[in-house]
Amino acid sequence: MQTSKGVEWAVHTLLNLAWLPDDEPVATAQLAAAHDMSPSYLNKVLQQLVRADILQSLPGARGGFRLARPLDAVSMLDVVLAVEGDKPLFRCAEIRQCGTVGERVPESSFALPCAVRSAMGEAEAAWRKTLATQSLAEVQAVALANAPSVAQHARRALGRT
Amino acid sequence: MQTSKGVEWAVHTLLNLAWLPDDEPVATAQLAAAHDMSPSYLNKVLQQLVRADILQSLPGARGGFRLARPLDAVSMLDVVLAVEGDKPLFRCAEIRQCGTVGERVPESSFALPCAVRSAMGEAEAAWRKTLATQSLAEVQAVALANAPSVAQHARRALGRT
DNA sequence: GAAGAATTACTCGGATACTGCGTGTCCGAGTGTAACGGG
DNA sequence: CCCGTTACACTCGGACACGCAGTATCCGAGTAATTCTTC
Repeated sequence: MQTSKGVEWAVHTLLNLAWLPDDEPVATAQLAAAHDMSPSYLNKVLQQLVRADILQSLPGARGGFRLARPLDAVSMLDVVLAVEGDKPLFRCAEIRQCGTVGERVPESSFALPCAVRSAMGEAEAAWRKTLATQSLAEVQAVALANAPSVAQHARRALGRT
Repeated sequence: MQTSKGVEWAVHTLLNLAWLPDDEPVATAQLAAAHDMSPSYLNKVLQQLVRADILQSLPGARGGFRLARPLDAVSMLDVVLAVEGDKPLFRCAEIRQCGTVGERVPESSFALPCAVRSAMGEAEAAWRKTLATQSLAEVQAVALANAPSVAQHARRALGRT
């Protein structure tokens, strides 16, 4: 059970866009070249960010993608959910109700939620809460503190000297 | 990104074994029939629990599986890691270092950990901590409180009236 | 009747296919740009 | 010189293949119980 590559690609691409001084759109090819990713597949990921109103797409010549809102208005959870979908980490198939054919199990036994599901859900809630608390702007600030030259490199990689 | 079916199967099977009054081993076929799961595939899952010292396997006639230790000594995290493996939720391919060919990026820029990875890791730590805190015995207690007849049903499903 | 050995039946364990999703690629629709011609 | 028109080049967007991990299955090695034979 692991996140898809798209999550990592999405976050880094959003950060790259944030380093730029202006709001000019950047084409997929440029964004992909910055980290040696597949342009076609990156495009698919970016489209999911557009549907989540995190990115904005500009068609036509000199088009591309740009941030739809500032990074302090985007949480890590937003990105993960946009790329991975909103499915829960733990999938409960309610197997506790299976295999009871002809057992005369009263309906009331399943009125309350599955204890396993509850326990897993609690952990997932903690995960989501931590992700929701951290905005991309904070991540950006940490990255800048760790390597002050990252902004310059991003601008160069995107052709904005 | 979701857990495999094996996690749900494993937890419910462990609970079923815990409802039994004695420590007699139970065959895979019986355990699988309790929740309409594939016996062959369940066997694979149970083997992973054996390697994690959660279950104990008894070969030969009248053999099967039984708990290797009481459920209060098994955390939810133990089960998840045993079935899913210890890989991190967020996979960081260090793409921040890619695409910098001929860019003369100093090594020091990558000395500190990736900010994205740190943020994701923090959320994952919260998830793991919550899972590690909850023992299977607690989950069992909740299940019993929700549906007091669950123990009886489990014993019947496993052929132990 | 008791002990021991051969047989049998049942179990786990790993090696072997199948399926669905993540991954990767391609081409068409649409749009902004730029060139071009006319007034 | 300015404006409208036309053609073009570039972009996103979705439809189309590929590969791998999760899923499912089967068969063989090994062991405990059972049965039969012998003392």
